[in-house]
Amino acid sequence: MSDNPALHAAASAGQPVFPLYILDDADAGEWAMGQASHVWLHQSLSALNKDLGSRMCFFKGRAEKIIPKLAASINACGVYWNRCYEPWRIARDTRIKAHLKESKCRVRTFNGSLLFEPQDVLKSDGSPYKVFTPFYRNGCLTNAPLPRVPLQKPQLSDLYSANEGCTLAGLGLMPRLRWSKCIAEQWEVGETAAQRRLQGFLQTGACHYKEGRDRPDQNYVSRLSPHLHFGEISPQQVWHAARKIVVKDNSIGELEHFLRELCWREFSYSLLYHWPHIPRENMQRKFDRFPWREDRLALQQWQSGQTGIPIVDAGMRELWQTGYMHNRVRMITASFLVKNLLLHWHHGEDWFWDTLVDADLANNSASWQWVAGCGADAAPYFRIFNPVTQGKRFDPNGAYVRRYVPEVARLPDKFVHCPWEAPDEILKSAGIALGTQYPKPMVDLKESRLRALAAVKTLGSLPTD
DNA sequence: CCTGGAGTTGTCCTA
DNA sequence: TTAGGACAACTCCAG
Repeated sequence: MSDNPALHAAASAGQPVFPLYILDDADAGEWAMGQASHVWLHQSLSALNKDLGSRMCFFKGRAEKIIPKLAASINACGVYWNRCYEPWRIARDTRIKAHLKESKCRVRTFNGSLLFEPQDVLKSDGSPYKVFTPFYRNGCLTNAPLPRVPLQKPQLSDLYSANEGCTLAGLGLMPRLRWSKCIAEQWEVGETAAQRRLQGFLQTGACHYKEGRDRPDQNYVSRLSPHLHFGEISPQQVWHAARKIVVKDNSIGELEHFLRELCWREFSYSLLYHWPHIPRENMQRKFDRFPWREDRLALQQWQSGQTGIPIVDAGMRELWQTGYMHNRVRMITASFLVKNLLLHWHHGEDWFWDTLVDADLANNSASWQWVAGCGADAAPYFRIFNPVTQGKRFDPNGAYVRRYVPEVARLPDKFVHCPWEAPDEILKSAGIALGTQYPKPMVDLKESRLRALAAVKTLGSLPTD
């Protein structure tokens, strides 16, 4: 409710406000919201509705049908919303706008979810950035206007009452799966919870962020991504709260890295806006001939956390159990799928889309392209993560792996990331039977690394776009 | 137009 | 044990 520019403007218009949520995935195609998103959205709407005195109205269906009809039937003098950036939503909202304007209804849209809107961060020749660092340094920090100061929670004394639409339950967002209940229990959802998390992060995690953000075994990341995605907190609120700490404690070093991460989100949105096909098409077209393998079983092993590589399995199980995965581990698991298993990044993208509570088209697409190496400013191809090295470096005591892969929990630190290297008697005393109760590694890491290097070599280096 | 420097996130081998 | 270089060659971007 706070820093929500559309709501703020509606409340300032001097008329009763009719708060509306429409679940509309009609044009989303394969990017209709995933299961984990549904779970979060349900909780989030529930919290918001509570804050609004249970006066929200819910609809399911095509917004471009519902909004004009509703606006006419209640004789609305204005319609307000915060802009979305998914290609089909841009198209839909443009149609709604045109339709409403025809009927003389006032329409105003706002930036409610980005620090910098994609059309505002461009190179001096007017074209969009493809590389993060200049986007960040020159585009965001130097040339773009400063992120606006967050708006206060509006006075909503006069809410319009109408018996329209359906109940929240009527949206059908909570399937009666045990899984969705489990996910819901992991999180506190809603604006208040988001603010609490931000404050908690700024007080504890932020001062160790530079190094701490890479440690899945510790609690140094903000975990704000789902709150940001669903608009429970705005990046402006996060940005200004962090800047305040920077000024107060003179600690630009650690927080600088956090602000950078916020701008990575902006960069993803910019890429999606200017290259709307990135959810499916390689930005570097030469990757269209990449020799991906087809292997359903291998994909299932990856999805279910049964690869035999503890850090990969821990990540995939964390995802399944909590709807979230630590960022460092996202990179490791993604790299493993794409490089070691040579499975198409679309498979990983689809799985993350369905299981992450922070599933976000811009971030998901841009990040998978980056990992796969087909993105705009992709890493050099020879950067292939070794999951064992990564595990030892970023989960040095194996606490993370032990939490999610109890099969290896009793191994000494030295072997917890590579149980297949442990001598038989150590395996035995740790109660592990490799190949039965915990799998042997599904690929040889060294071999599969060489195979990935060879695969990229086949692309040659000539045509890039 | 040309030019030079730089580019999220690494790994492996060698001295 | 640790530090440094190789791993290629490309595109992007600012001046």
